[in-house]
Amino acid sequence: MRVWEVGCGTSVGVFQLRFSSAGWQSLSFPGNAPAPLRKENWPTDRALDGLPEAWLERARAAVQHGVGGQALGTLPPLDLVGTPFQLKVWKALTGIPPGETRTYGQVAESMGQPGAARAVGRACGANPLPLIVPCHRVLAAHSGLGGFSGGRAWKPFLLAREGWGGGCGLPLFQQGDEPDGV
DNA sequence: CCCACAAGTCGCT
DNA sequence: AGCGACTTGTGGG
Repeated sequence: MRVWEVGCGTSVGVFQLRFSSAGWQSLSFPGNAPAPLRKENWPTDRALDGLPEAWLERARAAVQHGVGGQALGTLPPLDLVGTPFQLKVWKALTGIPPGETRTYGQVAESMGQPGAARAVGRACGANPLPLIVPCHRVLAAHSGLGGFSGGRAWKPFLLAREGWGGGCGLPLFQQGDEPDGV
């Protein structure tokens, strides 16, 4: 099974995308602090022969739209690898609309497994497609927002861009603010 | 199989 | 806000 690694430049830095011949496998964030966009952030298509062009186009558009808080649009096929429980959690997360949030406990309960909140959090941490599988919309019930695989600062940043009201009384990022890594 | 985690949650102080 | 007990899935011995 072939694998392609591709960069994706956005207004807040370069994301790394990984595809297998079965679909989109993973997305990694630029780092804890978004970097300014540069022209050379866009990779050349030199080593991408064999990768369906539509997948790359759609995936890059989804990342750029997601960073801006816009709808992701049509996604390429996903090739998620994980335990049955993880796949179940990730699927449940895709049902959370933009701008809305759930707690880890609510997600667990919606899967018919109340009490598995901590296990849900662990599955979120293993999420290979943050932003696409919206783990940033899952918060901790009693102790504010939990963590985020690409850096905690991204979580309120992404939620703010989705127009999140911030129901928990947490500090909110304004348009133009960018997380600078905690 | 047992044990120690982890992006949780509840109850108490 | 902090602390401890209990929770569940996962990975390592």
